[in-house]
Amino acid sequence: MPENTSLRRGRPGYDQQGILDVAVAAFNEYGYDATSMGVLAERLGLSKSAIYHHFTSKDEILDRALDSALAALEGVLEDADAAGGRAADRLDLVLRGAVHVLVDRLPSVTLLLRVRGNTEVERRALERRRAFDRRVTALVSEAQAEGSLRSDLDASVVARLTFGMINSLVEWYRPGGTETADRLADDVVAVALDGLRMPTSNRVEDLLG
Amino acid sequence: MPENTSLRRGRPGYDQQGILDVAVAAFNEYGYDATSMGVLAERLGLSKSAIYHHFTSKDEILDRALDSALAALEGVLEDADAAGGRAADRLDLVLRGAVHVLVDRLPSVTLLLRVRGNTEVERRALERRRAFDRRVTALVSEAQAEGSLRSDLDASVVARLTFGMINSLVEWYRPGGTETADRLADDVVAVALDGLRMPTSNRVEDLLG
DNA sequence: GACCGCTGACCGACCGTTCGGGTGGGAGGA
DNA sequence: TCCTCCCACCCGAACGGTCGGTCAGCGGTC
Repeated sequence: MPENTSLRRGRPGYDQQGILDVAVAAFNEYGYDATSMGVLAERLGLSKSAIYHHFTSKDEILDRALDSALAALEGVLEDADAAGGRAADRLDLVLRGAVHVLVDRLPSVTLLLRVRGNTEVERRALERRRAFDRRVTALVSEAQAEGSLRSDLDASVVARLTFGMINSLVEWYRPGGTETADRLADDVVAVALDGLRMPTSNRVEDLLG
Repeated sequence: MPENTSLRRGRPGYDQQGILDVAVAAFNEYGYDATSMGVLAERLGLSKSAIYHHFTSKDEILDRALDSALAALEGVLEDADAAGGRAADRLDLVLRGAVHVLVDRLPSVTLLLRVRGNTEVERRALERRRAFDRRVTALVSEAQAEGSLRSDLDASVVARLTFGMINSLVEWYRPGGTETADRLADDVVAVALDGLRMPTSNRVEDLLG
């Protein structure tokens, strides 16, 4: 598997990444199961069997795509942990980082979020997702304990609702629109932390009264 | 189609609803495309061909299931509109109502949220979903205009993020757990309207300073 | 000339769907 | 009460088509 393109010998053609990009786009459009190797080959402009020169199976294509999304998400957690500081600040980094990963790697993350766990490859991906969720939940707990977040809500419910909001971006966000990733991350954090209610509305008055 | 069971003639067996429940559960487990009529028949304890006595096609099963979910969601909007009052109060009704529909009709709503629009049936369902989203967005706009919701966020982004949060419930909520529908609706509304930040935290102080 | 990229024919399995025929039980007349 | 008829219900076999995957060999490029 040539890492450096200048070392590639023989007839030039697709490499794994090129096929991967087209495959992931097709998987997202039709769904993984409904995408046949036939239409995939058609989109690539080559024969079905040519794909098997680059990947051993349809499953392996999915595996690579899911790994790219999961690695990026796990990297966000690593970065936040490395940054240190208050749990609330680290959580802020995770939320904004997750939005950026989602925007930057929209196709593979979209694919990841639709995995249901029918094959071994899918089950492994789901387990990595659950591990990610557990770490986020722990971060929320920590932030509640330090007094940064309200404690009347269960930490795992908070983590799930917040990431449910973030993950739902794949349903409608499309690159090239008016929304940039930074602006989107601001909006998500604004809703999650401060809510939608008018700041001068009854709730703040309640607190003062 | 016998409405009254006492009127049913002939050999007793499955009716459409019984098959529908099993089918929707299987669709959610494996995905619609990956669920073959064969395994569906196996789960029902029937032959494949017996299913075609109750439905004309696999597509029709999907159509019925999606309609049940969409009708329930549209009913929530109707009820809120009928209730009248401030837009913010009607929005509150819609959010809580949507959570209840999601919990009460978890299987069919789950199915609806995974539709991608590959067949004509799926495209029709998607269009009804978009119409629903447009009405929610309009409600958010109205609530912003009356001063109940902060206006620094785009109404359609607010509507999408909020329903992204609600819809994500299908990913983890399971009946019979510690969370009741009412409690869940309270949590969702709490996060969406008031946010996660500690009420006594810096933001309120910022407002006062 | 070595090797990489690719082709086209082909495989067995399984897909959704059809069809002709069997079967069992509620309803109505005797 | 019993018999009989009808029909909702269901089966097994088979259809054409498509699925993921294999293999032997051809051709371009370093």
